[in-house]
Amino acid sequence: MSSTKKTDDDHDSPNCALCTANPQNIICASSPHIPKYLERSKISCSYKRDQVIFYADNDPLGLFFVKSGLVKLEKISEDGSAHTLRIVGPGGVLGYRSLFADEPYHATAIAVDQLELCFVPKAEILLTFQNHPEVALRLLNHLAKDLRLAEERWIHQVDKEAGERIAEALIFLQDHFQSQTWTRREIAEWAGTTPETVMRTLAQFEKEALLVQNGRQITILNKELLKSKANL
Amino acid sequence: MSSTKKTDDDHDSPNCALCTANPQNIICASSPHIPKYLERSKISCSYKRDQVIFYADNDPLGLFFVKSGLVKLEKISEDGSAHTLRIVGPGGVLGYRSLFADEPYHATAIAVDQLELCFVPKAEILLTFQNHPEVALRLLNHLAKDLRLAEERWIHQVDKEAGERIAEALIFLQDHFQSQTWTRREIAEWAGTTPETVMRTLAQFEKEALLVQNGRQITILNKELLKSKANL
DNA sequence: CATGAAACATGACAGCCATCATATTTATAG
DNA sequence: CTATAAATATGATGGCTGTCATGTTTCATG
Repeated sequence: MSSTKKTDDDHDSPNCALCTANPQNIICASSPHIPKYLERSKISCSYKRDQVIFYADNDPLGLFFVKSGLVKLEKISEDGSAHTLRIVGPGGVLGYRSLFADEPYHATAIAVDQLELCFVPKAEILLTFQNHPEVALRLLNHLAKDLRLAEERWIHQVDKEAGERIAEALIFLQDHFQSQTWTRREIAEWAGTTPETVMRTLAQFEKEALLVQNGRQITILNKELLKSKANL
Repeated sequence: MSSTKKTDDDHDSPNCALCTANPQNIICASSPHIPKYLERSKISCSYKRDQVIFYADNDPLGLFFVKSGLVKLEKISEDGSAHTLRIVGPGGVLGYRSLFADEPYHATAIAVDQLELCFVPKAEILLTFQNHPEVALRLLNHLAKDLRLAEERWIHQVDKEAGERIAEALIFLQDHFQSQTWTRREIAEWAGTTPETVMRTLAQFEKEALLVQNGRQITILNKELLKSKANL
C-alpha cells in the first residue's frame, strides 16, 4: 500500500522503489543501474502477521525484497516441531538460496508482523544475473556468510544447554531486531527448545536480575553477564 | 608424489593435472580452458591421516582440489567436542566458503586418510573468477546446496534421537564413501553424539539384524529397515 | 616382537529437559 | 462486550543419553 495512492496498480508507483526505501539492499547496492532495470517487473505485496510468503517444497518463483517488517524462514521437522533458520529484515532478500541451488524451497517463509515487500519474477532475475554478474557475486558473498552462520548455530544448538541457547537467542534478537517483541514460542523455535523451558529460564534470569519481563517486552539489564551465560 | 618421478618439482608434472584425474571437478567442468589456465599456478600436496590442511581462524590461502582421499571439515566447540560439518572427496573443492565470504576459515580441514590434492593460490583464483564468471556461478550453485544440507543436518541433529541420527549417519557414509571405514568416534562426530552411544547403538542394531560389525567394517544387512529407523 | 597408546566395549549413574497436565491471563474476533 | 482461542505460567514425571569408570582389544612404532 502506498501512502499516496495514485492508481490501484501499484506496479509503477514511485513509492514502490526497490531501492528508494532501502538503498542498502544487496542487489541494488551492487550496481547503480540495476534498480531501474528491475523496476518494470517488480510487484508490491503486503502481508499480515503469520501469513505465508512461500511454502517449503514449492519451486522458487523469484526474489522477494523486504521493504519493511520481518520474515522468518521456518523448517518443520518430521515430528512436527518448528525451527527458525533465518530471519530477514528490511533491505534483505528472500528466496536466493533456492534460486541458485535450482531446488525447491526447503523452508517456509512467514511474516513475523506487518510486512511489505517487492517481488521480482525468476526470469527477470536470471536475466539480471547474466547481464550483471557482479550482482551474483554479491549474493555469493552473502550465501557464504549464511553458510557459516548456519553451521555455527547448528553446533551451538547441538552442544549448548538450553539456558545458554536462550541467553544467546535473547542477545541475538535484541542486537538485530531491537524494536521487535517475540512470543515465548518464537524464542523457543529460534533457540531450539520449548516454550516451557523458555519461560522457566526467563523467570530464572529475572530472579538473577539479568533482565526484566513486562509481557513480551524483555529488557536486558546486564548484557555482559547474559553473554557469559551464553558462553559468548 | 607422482608415480613416474621425472623431477623433484611436482609443479609442472603432467601427472598433477587438476582435471586429468577428476574431469568432474566443479571448477574445471565449468569451462574447457580453465584447466590449462590454472595449471601453471597449482601445487601438489599430499597428507597422511589426521594431518591438517588448514586451521580454523586462519585466513584463506586459496582453493584445494581433492585428487584422491577424503577431507573432513571439523569444528571444535567451546567445550572441546568436535563436530564434522562436511566431508569432501575426489573431485571436490575445499576452501571456497571462506574465499567468497572473505572471512577466515571457521573450521579445520583434516585428512581422513592418505590424501592427494592440488592447491591454487587465492590471487590466481580471484583472477579466474574475474575472467570466467561462469565458474563463480557454478560454485554459487554448490554453495546454495551446501547451505540446504547444513540446515537439514542441523535440524536433524537437534530433533532426532541418537539412534535415528546414527542410523542416518551410517546410511549417508555408506552411500557416499562406500569403501571408507570409520572409527566409532568419527561416526559420533558426524552424528552429533558420543563414541559410547555409537557403540551401544551399533550393538543394538546388530542384535536386530540390521547390520554386521567386523571391526570397523560395518555391513548393512537391511537398508530399508535402517532407513526407517532413521526416519528417512 | 614388544610396548605404550588409542580404540573398543560395557556397566552404573545422574541430570537435563521434553512432555503432559492444569490454571490463569491475554488476544482476537464476532 | 463477550466468547473462544492462544499465550503464559508452573508443577510433576520420566527417559534419554552424556559422563565416568574399568577392562579388553587393536593398532602403531621403534
